[in-house]
Amino acid sequence: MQMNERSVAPRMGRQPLTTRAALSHAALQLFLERGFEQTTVDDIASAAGIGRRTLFRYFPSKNDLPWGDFEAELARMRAFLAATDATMSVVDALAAAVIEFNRFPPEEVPYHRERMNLLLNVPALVAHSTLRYAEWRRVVSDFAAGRLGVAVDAIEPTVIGWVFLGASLAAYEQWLRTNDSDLIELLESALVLLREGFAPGRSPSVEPGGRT
Amino acid sequence: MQMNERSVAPRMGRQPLTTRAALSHAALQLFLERGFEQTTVDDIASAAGIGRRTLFRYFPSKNDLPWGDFEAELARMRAFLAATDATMSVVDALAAAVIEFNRFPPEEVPYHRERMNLLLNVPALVAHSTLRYAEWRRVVSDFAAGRLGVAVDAIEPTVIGWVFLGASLAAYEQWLRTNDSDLIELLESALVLLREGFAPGRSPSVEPGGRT
DNA sequence: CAGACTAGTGGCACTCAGTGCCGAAAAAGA
DNA sequence: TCTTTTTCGGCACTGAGTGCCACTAGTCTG
Repeated sequence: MQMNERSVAPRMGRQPLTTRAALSHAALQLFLERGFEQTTVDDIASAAGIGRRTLFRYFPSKNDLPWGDFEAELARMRAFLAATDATMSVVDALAAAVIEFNRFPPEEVPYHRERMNLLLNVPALVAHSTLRYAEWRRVVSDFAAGRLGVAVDAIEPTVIGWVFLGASLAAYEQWLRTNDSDLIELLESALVLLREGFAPGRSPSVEPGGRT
Repeated sequence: MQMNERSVAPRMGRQPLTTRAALSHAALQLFLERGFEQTTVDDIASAAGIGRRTLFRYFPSKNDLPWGDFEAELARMRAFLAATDATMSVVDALAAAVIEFNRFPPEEVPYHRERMNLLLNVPALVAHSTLRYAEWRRVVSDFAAGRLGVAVDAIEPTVIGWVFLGASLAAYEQWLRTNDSDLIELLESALVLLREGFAPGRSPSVEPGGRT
């Protein structure tokens, strides 16, 4: 077989000049320096040493650049969910997956933070993010539907998708607002609110006058 | 005082040629006929008999046209919430407000349905909607924070905002998928899932193998 | 090695959304 | 009539995104 020798250039045709990751990184750099709106696609392309036309072959829009390879992240999450114990409750499994999905090596945390700061604050990116979140919700509701034995478009999987997304984003917003908080802890407390906070009489935190 | 005589033209300067409502309606008409992407802003402007430049004074973007006067809707909801009995639980009050917010006179239902069909299916509109939803969530979390006596940016009001939005949109998605369903009923069942479905051991619907 | 084949590149021209500028139009008031 | 106020809309410009197409840099075959 000796494929190793060809691993550098295993296929025909011209080699790509760059990668999605490199472009995403270069773009993020510029967005942080000058701001998202102040950076044109031309700026990014020339910073990365490629043509503007080429950039649009790597990413369908300027808005997609900060997301990098989100599809791969989703695949990771899907795999994690598929591997959970089938006797685990759907909510437990999803809670574990959400935590896992958002765990990053410590050295990447500051980078991730700046990225999420852009995604959750720049209006154009906030808007565009919805499309990515829809794919994320799809992973969640596909899993829920499978485990519950109902159709994906039934109301339970749909609500579950929305509600887990909501809890995750609430935790992210909280994380970005504070300086030294731990994302995982915030996710856990948001998920606790989901599981216990909305049942009447279970938690005083959502009763009038209540406190945490 | 006799302001009545001037009610037709109570202020100085040239009279507006049209209204936000009329433009929103004209645009929606075209979007339904040819599709959102296939309709240019020029098309809408000339259909409404105004200049393109003028249209952008009524609406900040093409994406805003289908929303009409959403700010007024939000004000209605805020007023409803403010008028709720202070002894009512936050979740009860919000559930009632969500139902009220989405009640429409029967003759407007088909129109509302087509409008929501666009908003929830055209990618550009789906993305843009996020910004409107953020304002909606703000109304919810402002109310929750006030009643709970916590800061608006605490985690509980944030999660509550997200989760009620999620439940509402799940109901909408369900409504649009089926032909003869009742939006209010769907909202109610989504809210039931919120309140009872996520507490362990309370509902079999989110346990493995469970059904509805 | 020449030519065929394949895949990535990027220039050019175009469409369309959105904006700044500014003069014209339409109303009210003195 | 002249001034003030407000809306209108043309013009020109920026910037994202797309279709087209020739070019480049590789591999493969004879």
